[in-house]
Amino acid sequence: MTTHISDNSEFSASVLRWYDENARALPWRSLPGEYADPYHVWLSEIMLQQTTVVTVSSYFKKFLEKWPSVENLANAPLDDVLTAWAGLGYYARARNLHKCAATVWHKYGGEFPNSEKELMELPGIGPYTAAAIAAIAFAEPAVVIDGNIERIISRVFRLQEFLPKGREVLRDYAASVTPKLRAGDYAQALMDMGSNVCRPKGPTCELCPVARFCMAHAEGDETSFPKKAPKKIKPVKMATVIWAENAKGEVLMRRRAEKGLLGGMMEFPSTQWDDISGFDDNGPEKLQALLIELGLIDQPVNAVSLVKHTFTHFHLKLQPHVLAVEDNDITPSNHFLWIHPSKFGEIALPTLMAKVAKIVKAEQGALPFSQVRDLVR
DNA sequence: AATACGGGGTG
DNA sequence: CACCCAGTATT
Repeated sequence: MTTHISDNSEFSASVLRWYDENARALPWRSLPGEYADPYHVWLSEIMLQQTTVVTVSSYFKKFLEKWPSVENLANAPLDDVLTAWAGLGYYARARNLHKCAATVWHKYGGEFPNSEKELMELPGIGPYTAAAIAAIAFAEPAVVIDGNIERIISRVFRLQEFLPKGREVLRDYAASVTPKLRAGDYAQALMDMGSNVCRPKGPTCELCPVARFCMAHAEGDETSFPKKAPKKIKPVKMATVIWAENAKGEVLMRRRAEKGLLGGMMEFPSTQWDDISGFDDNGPEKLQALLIELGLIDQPVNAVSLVKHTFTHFHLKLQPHVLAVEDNDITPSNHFLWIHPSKFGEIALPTLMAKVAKIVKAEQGALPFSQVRDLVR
């Protein structure tokens, strides 16, 4: 590939010099020029998928403390992994993490494979993560492309193609400037540059080691790149959710289906999440149907404030109703459980449900209710 | 090729 | 409130 950069090694050399002086110390990162533990690299890369460094740090430390090796993680109960993952989002990652650990332990004797090809075959590892692990943990000259690198390369070459359609062209450009040596440091350097220098809005080009190679900078239209297809509008959904508390102060919860949204996580029972785009109503009769289904009829019910939450592809409004349960026929199982709020830190409680708990705590303080998980704020 | 899949930070 | 983030799996 011929580009406007006459000597491609000058580009990567500038990036690596910048990294040697500016590399951030991160819990999973080795010193520049050294290679980190593949288990640490893998764990951090899975957590970092679509997730910021700030958010990941504490989770990474917690996981490593709880499961110091891939063997420990492979032999942990899935529910423990989901519990530890609670709040991080994209829970399929946690399920695949567990599956991947088991594969590495049973098929590879606890040692991660070092080739992109073999890494790609593992659950939860796609093109980006395979390249990142190969480069960062195994010194392979892989072409690593994440959102940051996509943005930098788009700007440096003033890529006219819209993404993700133009990703093949982008890959060629990225490959043309990726070094054979220190590919791991190079990738991490670009990612640091992406978050600190070549930012989506307000890039600080005066701090950029490759500004002199950057065509968009020359034109002064950095923020016009990368060009992306417009997003679709998110529909609005609504449902009623119940906080049913018994005499012991325990609350009725159920486990969601293994697959799909919030798969395998715990929730407060709710009616269907109906699309209310275009109108603004939530059939009150559905609450009665839910209470009948659970055998909780004729109990006093109090509504608290509406909980709003936005997922990747829709907005959700949840209307909690609080009820005191004197007596019931619900048998605890893996599906239905009575859980005291003081135990919420020990279950797989997604943030949406933590928000529900927080509202109830704030507005129904008279109920015996100790504390909600830290992440609720 | 398009869609499903969380949650938090930012302007 | 829209956009972005160390993307992957499924359809």
